[in-house]
Amino acid sequence: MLQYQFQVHKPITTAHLAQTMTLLSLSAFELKQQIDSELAANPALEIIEERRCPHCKRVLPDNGACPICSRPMNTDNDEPIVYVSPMDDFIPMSDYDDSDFSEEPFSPATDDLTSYVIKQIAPELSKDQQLIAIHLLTNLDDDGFLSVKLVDVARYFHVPISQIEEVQKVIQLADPIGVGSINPQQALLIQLEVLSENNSIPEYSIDIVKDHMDLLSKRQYSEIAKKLKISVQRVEKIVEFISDNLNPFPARSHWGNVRNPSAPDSNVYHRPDVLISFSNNDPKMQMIVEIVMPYSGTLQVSPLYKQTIKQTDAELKDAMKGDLERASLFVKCLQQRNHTMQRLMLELVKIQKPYLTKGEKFLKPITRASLAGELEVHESTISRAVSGKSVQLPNRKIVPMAAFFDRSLSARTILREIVSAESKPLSDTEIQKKLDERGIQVARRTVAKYRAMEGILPAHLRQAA
DNA sequence: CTATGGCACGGATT
DNA sequence: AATCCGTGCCATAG
Repeated sequence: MLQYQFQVHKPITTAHLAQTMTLLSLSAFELKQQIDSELAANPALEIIEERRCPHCKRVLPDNGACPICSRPMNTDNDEPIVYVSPMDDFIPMSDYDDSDFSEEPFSPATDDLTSYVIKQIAPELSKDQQLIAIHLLTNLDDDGFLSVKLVDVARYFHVPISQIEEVQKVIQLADPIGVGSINPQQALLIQLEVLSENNSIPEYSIDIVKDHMDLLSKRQYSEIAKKLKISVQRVEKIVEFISDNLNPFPARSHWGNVRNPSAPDSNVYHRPDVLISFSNNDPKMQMIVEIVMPYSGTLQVSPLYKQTIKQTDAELKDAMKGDLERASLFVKCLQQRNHTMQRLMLELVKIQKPYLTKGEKFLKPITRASLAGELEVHESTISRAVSGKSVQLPNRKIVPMAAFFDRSLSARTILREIVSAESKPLSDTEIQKKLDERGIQVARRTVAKYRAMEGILPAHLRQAA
């Protein structure tokens, strides 16, 4: 990984500049495709595998120490660690069951998710079923899983558990697919089922999820292969399919405009491009930022190829030299991309730390342009780096990176708070005044717009609940 | 007269 | 150059 952290020089050629820009605008998933095709087209490029940290599975740098596990533990240093983290594998299941951040002061998006799902399924359900659906959907956790037991719900409604399951099934089939499952495994199975209706899914993928989930999350592919009596390569292929197409945490990919389902995201599963967490999950501790790289190895120009070129005839030499040039350019550009991403994220998390620790109210309204000024890069650079990327927050929610630049999120959050605390319906002008008292200056007209965005009715149609 | 929503302009983003 | 978002201005509903 050392080469990702090289001091990167200013781009010299326009080709370098252009390709760096292209790479910068790619998400981790798109980057993987790009690297794949480059790798296939150019024999001078190769990936060398790296040793992995036995604790966290991260790739170890040349000097041997894992940058996360063996980082200096001094807490007085609150400079966040930014690390390029290769994640070609399944998102670790262990992510799920350690301490839960759902009690953190983040306002859960479940309200939005609840109504979003209900709108989709309400027509299919009877009145009684709707009640059950609402009950289930109001008991979702941040990952989109049920936080109540089906048996308890059945008892609560005095109906057989099969009826509850029937409703649950309808919910699971709604977008985001798999929502309302009881665990990642169930969510994956549902997604496989849905996927198999229109596409072919690899043989054994269902078996793996159904019977060997524990092995899957521990990445013990050879064990799985043994049990199913198929080759390890085959298992790896299937795992790749699963991690490319499925989402073990339905709600985490649920972002975007809830009130505008007309533009649903084509992809079921959004993998984050950046992971933000705190060491020991403690917000007071050091922040860890991981830039996700799609490969676990280091991309480099093949030394072997360099050797071979010397012993080759003059005619072929030119072509090979071309490859070599191209390869080294690509590697440089990739380094540059990662370097830029690191600088960007470091600055971003430093500025938005209150948001990451204390919730949406504390999101600072910054512009891409201002950040570009800080980093002394062109604003279009920031623009490219941000667009189309997603970030997993410490509370495990996945949001578009653009959310860090949302000018109105904190205002809208506070607005919601004001409205829910009102004793009598407040007019927009009054709300504007209240916002002003809390340090947010917006026009009255804007209050109206925020209100609409949050789905809050105008004052005269609002009854003090 | 007050509270809101529609439309258009200007700056920021893409 | 095209698009999105916050605002100001104005018309309309109560």
